[in-house]
Amino acid sequence: MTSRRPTANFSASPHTLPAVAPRPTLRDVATAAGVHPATASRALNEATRVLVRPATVERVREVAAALGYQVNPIARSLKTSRSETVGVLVPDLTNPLFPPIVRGIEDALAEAGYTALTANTDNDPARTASSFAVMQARQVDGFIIATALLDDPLVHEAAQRGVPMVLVNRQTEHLDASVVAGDDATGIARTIDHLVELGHRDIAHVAGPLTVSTGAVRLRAFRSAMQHHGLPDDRIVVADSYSEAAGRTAALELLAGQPPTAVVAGNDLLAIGCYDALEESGLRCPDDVSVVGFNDMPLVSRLRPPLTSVRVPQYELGVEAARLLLDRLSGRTPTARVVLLPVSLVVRGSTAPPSR
Amino acid sequence: MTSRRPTANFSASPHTLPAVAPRPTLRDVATAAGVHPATASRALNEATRVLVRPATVERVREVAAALGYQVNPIARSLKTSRSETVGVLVPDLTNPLFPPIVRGIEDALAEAGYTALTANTDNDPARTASSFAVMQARQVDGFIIATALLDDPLVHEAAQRGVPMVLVNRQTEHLDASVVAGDDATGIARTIDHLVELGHRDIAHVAGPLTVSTGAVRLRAFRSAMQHHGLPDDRIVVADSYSEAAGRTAALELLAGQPPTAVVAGNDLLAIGCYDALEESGLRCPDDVSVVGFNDMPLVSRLRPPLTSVRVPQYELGVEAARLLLDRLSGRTPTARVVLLPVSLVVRGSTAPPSR
DNA sequence: CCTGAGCATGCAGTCGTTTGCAAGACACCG
DNA sequence: CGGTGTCTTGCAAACGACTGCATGCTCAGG
Repeated sequence: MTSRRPTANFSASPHTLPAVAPRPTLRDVATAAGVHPATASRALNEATRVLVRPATVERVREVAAALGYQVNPIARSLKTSRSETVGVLVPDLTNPLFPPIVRGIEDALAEAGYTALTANTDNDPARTASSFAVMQARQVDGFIIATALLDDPLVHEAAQRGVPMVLVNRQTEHLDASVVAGDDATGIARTIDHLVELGHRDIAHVAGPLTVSTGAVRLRAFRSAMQHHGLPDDRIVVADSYSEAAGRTAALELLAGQPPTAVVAGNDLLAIGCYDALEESGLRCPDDVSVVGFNDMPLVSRLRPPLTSVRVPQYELGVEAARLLLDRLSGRTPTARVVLLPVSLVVRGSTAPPSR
Repeated sequence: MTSRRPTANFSASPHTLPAVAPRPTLRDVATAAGVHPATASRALNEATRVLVRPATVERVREVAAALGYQVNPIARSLKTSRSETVGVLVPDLTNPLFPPIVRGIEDALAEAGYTALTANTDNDPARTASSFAVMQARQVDGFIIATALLDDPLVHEAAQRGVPMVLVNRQTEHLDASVVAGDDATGIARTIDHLVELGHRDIAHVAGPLTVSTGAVRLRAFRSAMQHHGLPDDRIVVADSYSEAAGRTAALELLAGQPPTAVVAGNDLLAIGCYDALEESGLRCPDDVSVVGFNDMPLVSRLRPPLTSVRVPQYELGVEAARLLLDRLSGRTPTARVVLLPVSLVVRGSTAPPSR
């Protein structure tokens, strides 16, 4: 019986170190254990283990351990056309909102033996589509999407094709897919409560882009909370992206007329833009105008003044999204669910009673 | 000729939509183009294209495009035992230092058709080892490691086994592997120059942990820069992690005696810890004590006071690391290189002339 | 006209697993 | 004692692409 392994690699690079032992294959394990590869496969596989005699299972497992056998996920994927891998689409990892979410996703996936493939889309539909395609080619078992637009053809099409999928943070309308997000409406309501309690009546909203759900949902929540308090709900400017620059521009527009006594920003970056605009307009926060952010990003507690913001449990958002997807992949709970995680208002130095 | 495809999936879920067209395989393309799969493979593959008649190449490519054929990377990997995937090990994605690096890596990899697999190790050797193993099992072609310890057995062993690998941000001693990092020594030297120019002579250093190269390198650079200016180089406290809490603790120790007029922190988080310690000690920055950070993380420009810090081109660090690895994988430049990217001191409000 | 070179393509095995099918072993029952 | 199960295991065919080798063709040179 001759070795079935070519030794050509020796001649290929004669000066390499002690000939890396090629990782053992299932066949090696089977041979060493004196069984057929098929039996070894069944013995090593949780689901099929019952098919083989316990004593044999034991023997195979021991041999596998001794040889340091690890299944080759590539070969398995080829056969099963599953990859234990999921695609994660985020707008931009560099935006402080997303790292905790991604981290949560990766931790939860790893626990189940899954791996995440991450791509940044920069909110560009073309990049999104191409990343999506690449990931599908790589046989990902499903997607976690943090880039969804309110009306997102890609997401709709994928959902219709039955691609397993969970949306996180942002939703898409009229979609039969699971979503995990913060309870934005309640967050905004608490914010308004807080401001009204301080005595504010003239409250404005710098909304995020209305093409994504967070922008639209928070805007709607702002309106209804204001109405609930019997206050005017029409002091609104929509920023065209979630960035400091867009926040500054929007806030300047707001401050052109009679400044409000408080501004509720669509997220923390917009809030920081408001800080800039206030400073440029010679107004002080919170003395002249209170500002509230959303997301409670790292370091916002250390701004001047420390930013009052709505804390969203980002890490948990990621964990929950991953769990939902895993459930879906394992066949349990095939039905779509919407999970809203509780948020909380963190009051800091950027909100104070109005001076007027 | 009958279809070789089972139609069992219909019965499996009779209510699903229009039967997802299974993605075409190389065999489909070959049949449609009237050639053998082998020929189709050669026609579609850059390297082997020369082996087939131009007219045939053209025909195959057209058919492939028409059918929307995409190679199945899994099958290819199985055969070639390459995966066009690289493993990326970072301590914690949640630390603002890393997202830009990871982003740079992913962008540069994507350009070459490669994909990144990211794992967070929390600086835990056990987690690091296990992530490393999982990634190897997934046949990654190489690693980009941002978690290296100064003396890192795992890294050493991998290097010895010939695993393609690039270290980023942190180095390991006595290692024959490529490294991409910021030019920390120069960054520290510029910092000291700046402080000395302002009139400081009593300058302390809150060093990062000496188990990682950034801690050790910056400490050494601090010493030599101080000596260069003929100043005492022994006001040093070592923090035991790169965190705000560790920075605070270290700084409090420093302030227990006669406070220095300036503190050079090992990174921005440590600098923020210094802010805390100063405040607790009733000292003001920069009036009583100047503080300098390192890395120039997002938002440090908006702290109170805005932090003077050394800007490190993190995104470029990632890009360069990815390029180096790709070069290595493609067989070019198999020799290890150390690339130090230039850094720059960004002077803000946390540094001022000493009051004493 | 024959031969050999050179090009273009086909053939078939292989990468490492999984899995439907079948066969052998054994026990049990009528 | 033969038939019918139940267990356990082996056989072999996939999954989709790559690749060494063989084959057939064309064409030039002698």
